[in-house]
Amino acid sequence: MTATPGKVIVGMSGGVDSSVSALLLLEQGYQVEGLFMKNWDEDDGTEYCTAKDDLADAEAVCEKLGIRLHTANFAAEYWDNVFEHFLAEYRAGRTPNPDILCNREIKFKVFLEYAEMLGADKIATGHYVRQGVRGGRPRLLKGIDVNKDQSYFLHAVPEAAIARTLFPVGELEKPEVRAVAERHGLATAKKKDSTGICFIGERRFRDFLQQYLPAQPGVIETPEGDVIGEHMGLMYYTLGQRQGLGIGGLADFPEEPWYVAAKDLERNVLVAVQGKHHPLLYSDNLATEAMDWVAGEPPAREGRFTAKTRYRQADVPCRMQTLADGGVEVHFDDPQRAVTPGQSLVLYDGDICLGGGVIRATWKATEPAA
RNA sequence: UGGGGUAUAGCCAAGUGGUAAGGCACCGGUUUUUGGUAUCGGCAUUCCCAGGUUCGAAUCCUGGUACCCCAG
Repeated sequence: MTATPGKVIVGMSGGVDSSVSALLLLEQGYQVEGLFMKNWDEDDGTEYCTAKDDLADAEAVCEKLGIRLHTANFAAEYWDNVFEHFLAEYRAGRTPNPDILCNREIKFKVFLEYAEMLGADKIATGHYVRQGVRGGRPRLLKGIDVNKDQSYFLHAVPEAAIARTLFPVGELEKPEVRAVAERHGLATAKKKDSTGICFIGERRFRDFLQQYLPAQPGVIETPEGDVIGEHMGLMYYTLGQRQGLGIGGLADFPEEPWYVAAKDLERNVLVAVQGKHHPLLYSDNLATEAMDWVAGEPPAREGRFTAKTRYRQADVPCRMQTLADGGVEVHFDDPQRAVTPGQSLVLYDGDICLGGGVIRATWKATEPAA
């Protein structure tokens, strides 16, 4: 299998970002082809198939650009390597981030392999990240548009895969991307950004989960043990969550909204507290499972870095220390709200995304480690 | 069934003669390639029911009904 030099396969989602990526690569002289992936076959009927529209948009863009569009279905791989794990995490009472796995297992693995088969030596995506050289080696860098930076989602992708990927829009701000699309008359220029789990789309989340994880009703309590409501199953809620608790006004409590502070799996009790800034919603320490380091190994030094505990959160300063089991322990300078087991901690050194890991436990400095 | 009290939206709750506050919940939009957060908007032509007084009634009067408390 000899890769044709300069041939790149762009993952076309039917959105504006991948559309413009293809366009920019063409302008840069690459031999560009597109690939539209359909990785979710479950049709629950509730939501008409947006994948159909997305494919039509991808086709329209490719036609406009005069490039070939391949299609592929990796639904089996997605189910086995992403969705099963997603469900297992929920069963364990945690809140997973499926898109992080999806990137590692599907877009930067299965898709990359498929692109090789099509004779390409590189792939490209519409992610807002950059691939640049720092300290003599290729690095995953934040996108120029700090508001759209998606390195959080790509931290688990190995360096070798990053090095073989082009991220054209990572060098641009989102408004520029739309302007380019409009200037070239691409059908996706004004298309709304897609949301929801990648390849699955926007859902009424609890209803969606309920199709795979049966309800397990129990009570909602205050930290003092007062019963203030009922929940449908601990897996349907996440820390810091407000919506969906159904707790109305209570005679002996203030008028503030309630937020999920903890899950007591032993007793099947959801613990809620009142007020957005209740102390029980905050923690300043965490430990992760084994880390995915972009470079394949931990950074040369320990100590001060910045980190995110969720997508689109401003980086916060922290102190990091590696653990024997491959995880890390992180202490934040300031307490963080609703740091949630199952979500990922991602570490940064300036604009370099170092890697991250799934949050295993959180605690407060004043409390003993779990 | 003796005495006292309370009935306002799904919930908590203002309003005691001048045309139904507010909060929570819920629903919808925005933000967002996870979940969540945030933000904006919607949400009682009617105040337990039936009569009456009044230009005007959630507010006053009469009679019901329901619930709560004390007494038993």
